[in-house]
Amino acid sequence: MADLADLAGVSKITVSRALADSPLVNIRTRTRVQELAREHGYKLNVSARNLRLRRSHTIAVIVEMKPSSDRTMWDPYPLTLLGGISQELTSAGYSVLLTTRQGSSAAAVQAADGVILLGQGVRQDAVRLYDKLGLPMVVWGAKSVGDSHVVVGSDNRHGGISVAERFVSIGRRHPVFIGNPDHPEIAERLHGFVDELARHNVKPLLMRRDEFTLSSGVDAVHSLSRRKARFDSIFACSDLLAMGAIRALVELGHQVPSDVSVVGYDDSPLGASFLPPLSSVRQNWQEGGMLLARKVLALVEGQPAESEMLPTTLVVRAT
Amino acid sequence: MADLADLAGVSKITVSRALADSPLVNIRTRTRVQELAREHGYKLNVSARNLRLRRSHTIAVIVEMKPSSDRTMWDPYPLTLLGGISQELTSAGYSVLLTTRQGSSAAAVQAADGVILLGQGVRQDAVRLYDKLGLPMVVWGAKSVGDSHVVVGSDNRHGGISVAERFVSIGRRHPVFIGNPDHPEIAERLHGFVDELARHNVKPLLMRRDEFTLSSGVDAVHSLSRRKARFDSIFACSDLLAMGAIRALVELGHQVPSDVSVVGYDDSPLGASFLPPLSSVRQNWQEGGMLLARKVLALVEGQPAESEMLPTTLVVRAT
DNA sequence: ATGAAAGCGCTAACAA
DNA sequence: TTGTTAGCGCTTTCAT
Repeated sequence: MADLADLAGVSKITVSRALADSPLVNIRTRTRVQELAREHGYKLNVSARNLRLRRSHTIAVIVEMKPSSDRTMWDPYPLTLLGGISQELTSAGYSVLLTTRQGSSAAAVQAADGVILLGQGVRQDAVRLYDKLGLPMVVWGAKSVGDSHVVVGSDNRHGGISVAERFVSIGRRHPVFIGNPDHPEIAERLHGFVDELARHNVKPLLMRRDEFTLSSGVDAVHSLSRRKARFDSIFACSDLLAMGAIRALVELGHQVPSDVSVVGYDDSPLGASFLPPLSSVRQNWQEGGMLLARKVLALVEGQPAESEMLPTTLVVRAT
Repeated sequence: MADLADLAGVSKITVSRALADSPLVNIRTRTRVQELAREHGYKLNVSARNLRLRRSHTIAVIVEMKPSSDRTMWDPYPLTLLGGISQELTSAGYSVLLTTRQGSSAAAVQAADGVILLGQGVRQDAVRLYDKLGLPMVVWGAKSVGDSHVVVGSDNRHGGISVAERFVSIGRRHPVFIGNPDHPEIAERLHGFVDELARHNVKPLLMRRDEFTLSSGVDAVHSLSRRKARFDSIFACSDLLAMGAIRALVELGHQVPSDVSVVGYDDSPLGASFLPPLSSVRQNWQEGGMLLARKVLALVEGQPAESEMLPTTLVVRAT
């Protein structure tokens, strides 16, 4: 910058101001300096600026990457979240520092202006851990009572309700829920489902399955059949589970959807091109990511931010 | 740090050294300072350190995120790459700055010590663009002749060869290749496939399909059938394509694998739990990510680094 | 409209 | 083994 100042015959500070497009600087000097900078390939030293401004213009995104075969954030659809976050932060002039939970103790995370915590697992411990950083933080997941953090998530409860409504409206009386309610988000879906059904005096069967895989869905249905359970509809907590369930149903000679209706979750492209095309609850991950980003930025700038749930929609296809 | 120095009754530099665990500092002073730092919640100012050291300890990972429905890096499997990169960089004390191609002009990217370019598309333009940053750079993809960059990728050519070998060994004489050879990586697979088949006087049919989707696979087979092409084996460039092809084959009354053998690519969990379980070429993304990371770090430290191709394995299942 | 001085928090080089 | 000095490259405050 000093060199540039010499070249332009002005002082360092004028260069600084010119590059920041400050109206304090005469328009002609400004453009001249900017051109000079371009010509000479001048690169602003970000560290120096950050030191001076005491701001890193960086948001740390912490991904809970469990080693288990549980649904992790490296799964396909949640990653659209990252896309949304990245898009929004970038266009606001912030960068995304990506970390896993393991590496998050690194110095660079403390340097961030804010934190976005992405994790669907048992959340409270992670939240407490990062709270200690004392940075503005926004969490993706389900809002639990007495939790003072800003949480963004999709309206899982409403997702469950909408499936219950659908089942009731097509005359189903013996629904099954497949999933792992240890995840707060899944628990919400279950609660919505159960509560809405209860209003119609229907009580669903809970098939607890920890993994979100195809074979887990197959297994759940086999298990239902083995114990001769009576059921006419299945709400599975992921499209993969739902597809597994359908496969098992077909193997066992059931018709989908005439004998048994099946609804999945996530509305993945895969489910949509499944045979038969899967009915599923859609959540808008991209939008969720953008919202997360906007909320941290608000907090970073000292503005208030509220928790917010994104709407979910039941997409009815052939199952 | 100055405060800490006062507290400990030493100078700033001693604190600096103590926190860096320098053997120059007496072990007792060292531990005392470290404890004081912990107690008082001292946080190193990363920007200041970066400014002083002229190093950001950050590697920018640039993801080519095309708006098209082409295979993008936000697809499930390539993301395991990110996992590998992140793991390796983190444990080396580096952070990952995640950017998409759009946002990559941001100041923060220039501040990185090195760049990892992740993109499967038409690569040369992207490479040229980031070359201008003058930073150590490593590219994921296929090595093309006359390209002086460090490229890490999986041995796509060998992947193609191994499928050809398999087809020949089980007596197939009329193979089909489904995929988009505009991607350098796919082109490599095709070349390996064609060359190896040629050694056995077999010439495959190329079914060019731009999208890597299930329906694209369905469509390719329908098209083959419509034009009454003769074929007894299919090498599809992704598991999704392969699954679509199988679905279409079954619909058309063909038996898999007795009438037609099908091999996919990526060995995705989904393919493995497909019915019938899909044969597929496995590439080790995780390992690839780690390798990419190690190569940039080498370059950053001024050591030489060579391009490297990771081995691929044909996993034979039921198709 | 421009500039001079000061300092953000850290560490490398050179003393002591 | 510890400390002093200097300076990384930038921007804010206060002149001019």
